[in-house]
Amino acid sequence: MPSESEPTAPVVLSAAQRMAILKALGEPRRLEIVERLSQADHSSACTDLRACMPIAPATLSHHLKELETAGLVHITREGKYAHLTLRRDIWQAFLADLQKI
Amino acid sequence: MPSESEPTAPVVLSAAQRMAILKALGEPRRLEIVERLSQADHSSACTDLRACMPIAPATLSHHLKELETAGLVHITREGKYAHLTLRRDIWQAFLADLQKI
DNA sequence: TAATCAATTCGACAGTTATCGAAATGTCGA
DNA sequence: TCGACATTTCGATAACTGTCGAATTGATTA
Repeated sequence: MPSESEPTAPVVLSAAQRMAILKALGEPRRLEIVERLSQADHSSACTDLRACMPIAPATLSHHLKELETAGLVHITREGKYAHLTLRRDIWQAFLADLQKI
Repeated sequence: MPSESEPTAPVVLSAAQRMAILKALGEPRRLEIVERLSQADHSSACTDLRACMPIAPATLSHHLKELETAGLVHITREGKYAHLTLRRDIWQAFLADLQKI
């Protein structure tokens, strides 16, 4: 039974998911979002991101959905805010996947 | 003076080139081209690629130009054929760049 | 309750891009 | 020289996508 207490579980990506991640990263603002989430040690909200980058709420929401669908970003809705975190296990699996090429 | 006798020269990618590579890889056929070139130990021709994947010559030429522009693929024209090789130094620099995120 | 705020959804638009047929270019062999 | 071949270029089209205003939803606060 998988548990979130294992920080680096052996995640395996499908070819489709790898492609979805590559597509997601191939857009400047989405890459910037991933970079910012990676550098943050706590979860961020949409407002935090919008304070750093000029982007309309609708556009940010669109990009976050893409990143969530690709599996790179985890979104927890709580009250008014969305808690955004980078799924580091997926990110590491993605990097490991690229190395094998 | 840089020389090709150094297999792992310290290549540094600009943010623009990193994005160009990500965009280039975010297309299934281009990723497959990169994978095939990576696995090949000698240079490949367009015909070799077309023997493995169903793609019109014009489409292949288009994708190769994208990969060349991104800096990932080196193309040498010689007679009838194009010699295609993966630029492994750029590829490694790209991977190293992603790790830093 | 009313106003404010965070975030999402909807709809539309503009720009980009993947695709390929047809034609062109250049090369090699018969 | 002539025909076959590898590759590129051109032009057109369909599909995709990034963008954002406006409206909506849901939650907090005054």
